[in-house]
Amino acid sequence: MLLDKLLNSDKVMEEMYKYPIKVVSQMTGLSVFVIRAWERRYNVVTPSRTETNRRLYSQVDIEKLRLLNEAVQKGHNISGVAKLSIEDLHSVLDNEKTGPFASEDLSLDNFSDVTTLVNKSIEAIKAYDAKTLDTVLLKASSKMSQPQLIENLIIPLVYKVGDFWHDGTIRVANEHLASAVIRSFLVNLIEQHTPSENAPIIISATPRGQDHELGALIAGVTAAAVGWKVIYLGPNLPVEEIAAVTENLEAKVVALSIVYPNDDPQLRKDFLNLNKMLSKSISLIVGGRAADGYLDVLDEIGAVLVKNTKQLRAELEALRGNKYN
Amino acid sequence: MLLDKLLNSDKVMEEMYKYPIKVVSQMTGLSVFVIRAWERRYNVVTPSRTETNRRLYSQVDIEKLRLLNEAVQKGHNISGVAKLSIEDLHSVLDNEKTGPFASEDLSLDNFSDVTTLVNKSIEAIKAYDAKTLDTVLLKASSKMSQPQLIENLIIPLVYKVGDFWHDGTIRVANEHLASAVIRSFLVNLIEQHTPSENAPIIISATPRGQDHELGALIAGVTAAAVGWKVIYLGPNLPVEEIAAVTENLEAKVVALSIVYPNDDPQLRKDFLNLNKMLSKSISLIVGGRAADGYLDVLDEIGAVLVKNTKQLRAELEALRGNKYN
DNA sequence: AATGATTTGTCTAGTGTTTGTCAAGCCTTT
DNA sequence: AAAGGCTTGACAAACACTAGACAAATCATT
Repeated sequence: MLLDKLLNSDKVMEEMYKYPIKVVSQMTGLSVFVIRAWERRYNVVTPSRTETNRRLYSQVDIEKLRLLNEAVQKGHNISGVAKLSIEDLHSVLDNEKTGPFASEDLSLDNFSDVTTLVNKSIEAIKAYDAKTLDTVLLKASSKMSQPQLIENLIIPLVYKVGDFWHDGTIRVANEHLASAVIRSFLVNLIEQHTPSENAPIIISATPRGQDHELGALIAGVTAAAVGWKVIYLGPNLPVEEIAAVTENLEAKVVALSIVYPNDDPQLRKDFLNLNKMLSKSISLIVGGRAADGYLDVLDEIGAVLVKNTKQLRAELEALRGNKYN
Repeated sequence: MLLDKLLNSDKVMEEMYKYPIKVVSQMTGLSVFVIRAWERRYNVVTPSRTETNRRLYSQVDIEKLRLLNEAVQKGHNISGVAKLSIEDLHSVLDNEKTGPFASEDLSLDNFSDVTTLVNKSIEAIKAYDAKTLDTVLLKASSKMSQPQLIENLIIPLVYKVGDFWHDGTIRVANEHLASAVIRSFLVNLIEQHTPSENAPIIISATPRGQDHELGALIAGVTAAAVGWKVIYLGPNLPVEEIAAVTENLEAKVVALSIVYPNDDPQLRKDFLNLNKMLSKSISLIVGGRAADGYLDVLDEIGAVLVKNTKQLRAELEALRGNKYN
């Protein structure tokens, strides 16, 4: 079952959705003119094309454009940074934040594949070695694109920790430590993004009774990566609160993660309540292991159930498109 | 060691990215006019050029400019320090740090900032602006010492958020968001420390029923700052788990934070249980708002109650001293 | 203490480069 | 038919470059 998930998420990457230029413009905050100019003058990306010659950008292209934009905002000239790889861009931008030479130690290490990274992480967790775990995650984040990081490392890791926890291979304490580190890492990931001025807002949280926040965090990271402005509210939040914030900030989407009890009657009520409190124009997206259990209610209130981050990305994409076309 | 890195990174990367003058200006705090003037008059650096004659600065150049600026800020005149090498500059500046100017420098920053920083943080929290909150904390952490950061910013901030939460000035959602960011920030702080090989180990957590983990995190940061190796296990952990980890890693100290109910009979039992499970040589330190409520039990099991981080630091110093002298 | 010389950050003028923006003309999608 | 994507070519604003100027501050000498 675990293996299944790993393989699955691999396939997902191959057939990844590609984005038209307008969407990329909104996601990166760059105008379509600039995107085309950068391609023409510096070949910063080489998007594939449709049969009718329209540009189609991959997640990686978008990631690069985003980073380039960030670099340019910071004062670099595009002609200078254009030829840098994604990793180089990361280290250049990191340098700015933490001073020079901070990322030096990281570059030396091996070009390990994903399974090795997961195993290294598990080892660190077993040894209560938070620092190493954090380092592994950080290294990984500079070596792969964000969707890859989430799909191939974070999610498998979380599942593996969950499985080991259930079958007693690791202790509750290990799981807690891992959660603390991963949580902190994901919060950082979300905050590293600088959404463009007119980016739509998404609220991410788990409702009352739901203590597992990793799902909500992953949703947050995913949304941030495709250009949304993410307000992450953490776990165990009364729906009244969620509704209030949503209205207050005029958010377009509320994303909730449901992990454990798949038959909580209180949660059923909460969903209905939330629906009443939210304006019609606001979309509710629900994900997580136990979300299936509430399918009837979710249907009733017109919420969308997503099974993985790819679906979430697609859903966000659709919502954004509708608003602007 | 820094020199090592400088030379290394220069040699290894023949074709490293170089920074344009605008970015260098931002990174060093020098105006572009000054940067050019210093080059023209004293040849402080000799940046390479593009084909069109624009300056390109290496990391080394930037480091030198930064140090020169620091020296000038401290009262040296540029004509005097211009010809110094990076190593010379370091030793000059190191002398100053322990000298008369050090304290003045610190107090200057602190003065103006602390209350402003707390207020800025509160504003960000009210606006659900996690990113700004994080930025404020990060900037603060680079401008003051860690004890100061904890005592003067983090703790007041946490209390203020708590107060505002109680009196309804902010929403539960604000509090959650603030917790998520502060938590993540503190976890990072802990992990930034590299304890020495033979550093004594401290376990930090909150026992079952205690959901507020900030106290435990603050304890962790404090311990890490005074050289302990911190294993942070997060909130709501059964005492059996805590005991198991402690024995497993041969930790010297267990630190627990108790925040809310000050009369939980289950927690009383847990304390007694924990005491039974731990070897005599292991010290138990308890802190937090509600710790007072369990004074009798804590006395009975020989636990130490600390009221603030200063006491915690003192306690840790004492314990460490005993073990090594 | 006054005077003159030096130091140093800031700025202007004139020139060349970089870069975001756009128009024209054509094609595709809806 | 309207909207939007494609390419090519053009343009103006922003920016970096040099050389030289200027004024405030600092230092040295009478």
